Amino acid sequence: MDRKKALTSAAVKLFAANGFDATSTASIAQYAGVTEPLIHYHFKSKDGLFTHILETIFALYFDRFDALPEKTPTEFDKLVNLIRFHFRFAEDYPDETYIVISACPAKLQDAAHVCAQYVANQGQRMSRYISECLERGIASGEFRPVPVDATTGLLLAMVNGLMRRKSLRLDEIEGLLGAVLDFCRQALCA
Amino acid sequence: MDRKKALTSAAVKLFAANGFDATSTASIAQYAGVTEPLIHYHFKSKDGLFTHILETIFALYFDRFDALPEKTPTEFDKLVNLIRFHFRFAEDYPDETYIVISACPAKLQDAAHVCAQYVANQGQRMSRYISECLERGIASGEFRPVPVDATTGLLLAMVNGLMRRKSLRLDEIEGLLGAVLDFCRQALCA
Amino acid sequence: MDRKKALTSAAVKLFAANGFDATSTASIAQYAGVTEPLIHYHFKSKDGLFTHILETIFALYFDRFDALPEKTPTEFDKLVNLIRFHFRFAEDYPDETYIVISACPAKLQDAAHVCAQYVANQGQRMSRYISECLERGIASGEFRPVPVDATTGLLLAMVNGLMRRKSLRLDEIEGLLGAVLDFCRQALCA
Amino acid sequence: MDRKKALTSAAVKLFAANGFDATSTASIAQYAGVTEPLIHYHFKSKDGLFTHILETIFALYFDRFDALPEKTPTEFDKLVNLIRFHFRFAEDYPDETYIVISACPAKLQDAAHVCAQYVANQGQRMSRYISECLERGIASGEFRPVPVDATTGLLLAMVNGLMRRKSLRLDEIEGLLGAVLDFCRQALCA
DNA sequence: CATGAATGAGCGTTCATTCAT
DNA sequence: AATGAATGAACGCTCATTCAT
Repeated sequence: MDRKKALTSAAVKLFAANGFDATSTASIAQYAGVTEPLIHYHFKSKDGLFTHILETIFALYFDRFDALPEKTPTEFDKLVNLIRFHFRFAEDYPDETYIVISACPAKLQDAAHVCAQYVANQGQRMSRYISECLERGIASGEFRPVPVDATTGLLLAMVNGLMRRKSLRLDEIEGLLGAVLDFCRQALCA
Repeated sequence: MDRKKALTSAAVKLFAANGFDATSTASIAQYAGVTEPLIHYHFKSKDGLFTHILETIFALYFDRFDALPEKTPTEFDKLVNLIRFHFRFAEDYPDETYIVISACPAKLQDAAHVCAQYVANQGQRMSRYISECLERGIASGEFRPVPVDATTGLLLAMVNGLMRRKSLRLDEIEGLLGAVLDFCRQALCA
Repeated sequence: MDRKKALTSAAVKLFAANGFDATSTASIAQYAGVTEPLIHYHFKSKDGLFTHILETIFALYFDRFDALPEKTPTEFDKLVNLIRFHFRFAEDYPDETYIVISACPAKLQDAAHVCAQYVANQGQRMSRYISECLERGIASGEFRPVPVDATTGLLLAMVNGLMRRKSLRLDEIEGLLGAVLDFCRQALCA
Repeated sequence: MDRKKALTSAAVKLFAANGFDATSTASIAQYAGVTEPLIHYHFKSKDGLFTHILETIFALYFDRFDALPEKTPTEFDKLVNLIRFHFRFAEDYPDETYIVISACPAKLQDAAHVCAQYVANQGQRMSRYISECLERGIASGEFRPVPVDATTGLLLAMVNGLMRRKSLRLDEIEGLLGAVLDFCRQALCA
């Protein structure tokens, strides 16, 4: 069991650093201090290992997503929670985040692949979360009457772009988060 | 000469679709309708071809960047120009844009590689452009007194995140651009 | 383990016949009745296989060299032992001998390569052995006062030249060895 | 015409340094400062260039061989002439000598190849020259009654071995030649 | 649970060579 | 006389994967 974990965490490191295709199973095994066939014993294939990693990441991600409070004083607070959650997630799992966002263009191309489905899924959930916030906020007069779809897209892109940044220093993160929330409040709140 | 162009445009298509590592020289040659060794005749190596493509893209990119008007009525107009420029660029060169942003994680890891240098360079120019805007805007009272560094980072991330989206429909783009500009105006202008 | 041996002996045959550069790894594998990647599994590279062969040969060679008796009735007997040793070695390992002497000019060019170092090493040991014989023989009056360095060089060249001859018939060898020893005795002994 | 000569002399240098197989036509062309197809224009193929070089070398070689004086005071003088001639040849054409002796094991394997034929030819001429010397010398009482075939073989090997040595300093050569002649005189003369 | 040995498929690259110009 | 463009064939090598142990 120890070995299995060693393999996944080695794979996470290397996939994040070099991408899926430029990471050989041999290098993963070596990094984990085990032999190559063990990958196939535990995960059936390189792709299986990748899928396993993605499943783990997204399980964590959706767990946290589900844990976001349903009721908040204002709609803007809901957005704050969402953004904060993504900042934290990228802080806690930088490699995993980078894998999800950048590591495997070829697998995202194939819509049938689990990888693509997870990513699509995540995009949809975020979109829904954001657009529902906006709609309610606009209806209640909390937000200015911004165009919902486009603003949703822009917020999604912003969060995505922010998560791609690797290796921020902790103090920068706090400043950045504050600036982002302030920026959005000014932009949105009536 | 025709063949050389066929090779680069085939490579652009395939690199954008599958990433550098998952694209074989054989597939590039086949797509271009020529034989594999021609790649090495014209570009020395697969890496040479990639570098050539990047050089071409960035030459185009920086040409347009340099063409942005220095003087504008307001600082916010400067920001509008920058954002518009990036939207247009991603519209005109979607594959090239995607390559720059996503196609080769392994090459970005190696700081010495031309690819990494170009990307770093581009990031620096944008950062400088944005932060100078903000500073002047704040000084003149045009902008609220936002924290310059963090806001620069957030705007950069936003533009980056927006450029990564592939295959937007044209009508969406217009709406998105409008929403983005409006969003930023509200957030920044005093 | 069997397969590894099959590979080395196939390589020895083919390197001796055609030289290093004109021998493809595919032909070695085919000759050994295995697949090509096995070469890389066992020896890392074609060069690694070559080096492995050289190491084996020279281990054998120096073992026999070290086994030459230190004390002999006369200094000429020491020379006899040396020449006889080389004849026997070339008889027992004709392919290996030919490889060492002729198979890889490019590798001998690069002084840093193990191959070049082994060859240089062997030359030095023989030179020392011969010149010490000559010095002692001359001092004791057993040999005529020949110039030591030049005579060492000529004996070395002679032995080398003799070892390069491939496919001598056995009866020729005996006659040749006798003639060589007689020739040298007449030339050297006072 | 100038270009043709540049090609041959470049080829001689590179063939001598790295052997036939490890020398690419591209490197020859580059070294000569011309383009690759010129090799095929002038020599039809890489093999043709090699053959052309060998023909040139052997033409020179046999010219000098033929110029050796038929009549000499003693038979030993004839041997002296032969050995001296080979020393001089190796001095004057070190690269060419090395090519003939060492550069192309694969081509010597194929008995039908011009290369193998030239080498065989040269061996036969030398053998005949030496053995006739020995026979006449023995008959006349100038030489001891050595076994002709074996002694011929040993002298041939010695000369061959001596010619293989690259980069001797000039003063060494003189000493070596003297030692060789003295050695042979003592060994042979009654 | 874990590995050493082995492989088929495919990789990027180099080769000598051809041919239109 | 000489070359730029192009290629078929072969190169050494790496890949993910399998299988007996």
